[in-house]
Amino acid sequence: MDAYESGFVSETPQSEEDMDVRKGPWTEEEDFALKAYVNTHGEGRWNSVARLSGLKRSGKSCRLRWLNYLRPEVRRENISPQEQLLILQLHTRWGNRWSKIAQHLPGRTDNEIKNYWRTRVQKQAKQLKCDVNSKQFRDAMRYVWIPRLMERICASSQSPSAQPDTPTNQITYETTSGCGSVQVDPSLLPELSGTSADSLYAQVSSISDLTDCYNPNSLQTGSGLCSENLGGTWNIDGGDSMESVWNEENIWFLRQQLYDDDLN
DNA sequence: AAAGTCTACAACCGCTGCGGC
DNA sequence: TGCCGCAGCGGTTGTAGACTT
Repeated sequence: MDAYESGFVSETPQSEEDMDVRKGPWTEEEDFALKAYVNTHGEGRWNSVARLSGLKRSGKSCRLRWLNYLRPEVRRENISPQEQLLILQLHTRWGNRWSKIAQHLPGRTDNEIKNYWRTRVQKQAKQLKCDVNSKQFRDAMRYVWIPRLMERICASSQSPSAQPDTPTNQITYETTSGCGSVQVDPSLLPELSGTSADSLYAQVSSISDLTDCYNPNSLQTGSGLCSENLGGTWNIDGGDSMESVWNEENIWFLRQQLYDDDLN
């Protein structure tokens, strides 16, 4: 019987209390007890929560369970293309600072974003046989994935006129589907470097069927990709539901916050 | 239908920073 | 100033369910 099945782990206990610390999946009863306690006493002082609520869990475990699962604000839906785009943008800016990224995605937890990155984004890097932090992969993200996401966002909205005014530091991306345009952070657009575009083209082409739709010479306008042919290799999944919460206006608001953050 | 493999996600662990003493 | 406890963060692991063979 393993630790999860038993619910207890018998690592050399340091004290009487340690012998009682429960691990593994939370039960409904535990969730209920934790919710009740937090609703009455509020968040914080997690070690006290663990002690006073009667839960045989560590303070850390209580905190994690509350923040990642029980909090009423936590959203359980799939990550939308808008959110995916934001995650990619924010990760380009901040790297693996998941909590900082999560601050800009209401209802999403750092754990969820981290999991998304590891399971979906790193999977793509693996398929490209390059490191997720490599220039090749970053370029692939810029040239292939982000344009593809923008196509999807655009296709789902189909209302370019509904977008707020373009901030001066944004660039209009004309989509290939002819459905209008999407604004994008210029730092994420191709660097107009023929060399990197060419090498990326070679690499992506070697593992996928992008040849017909990828034109490096068109990268300057961001219109060199034919998104229809990308699905086979670039799985922009997890966003089948288009939540109204993530409308264009909210995306713009969050982006504006990012620029403010950079200034501070 | 069963076995094997893959994927998504919940949860744990170790480390770091911060505040109080 | 150093120590201690706590909260928070990011990396990693384990497991259940989905999918494939």
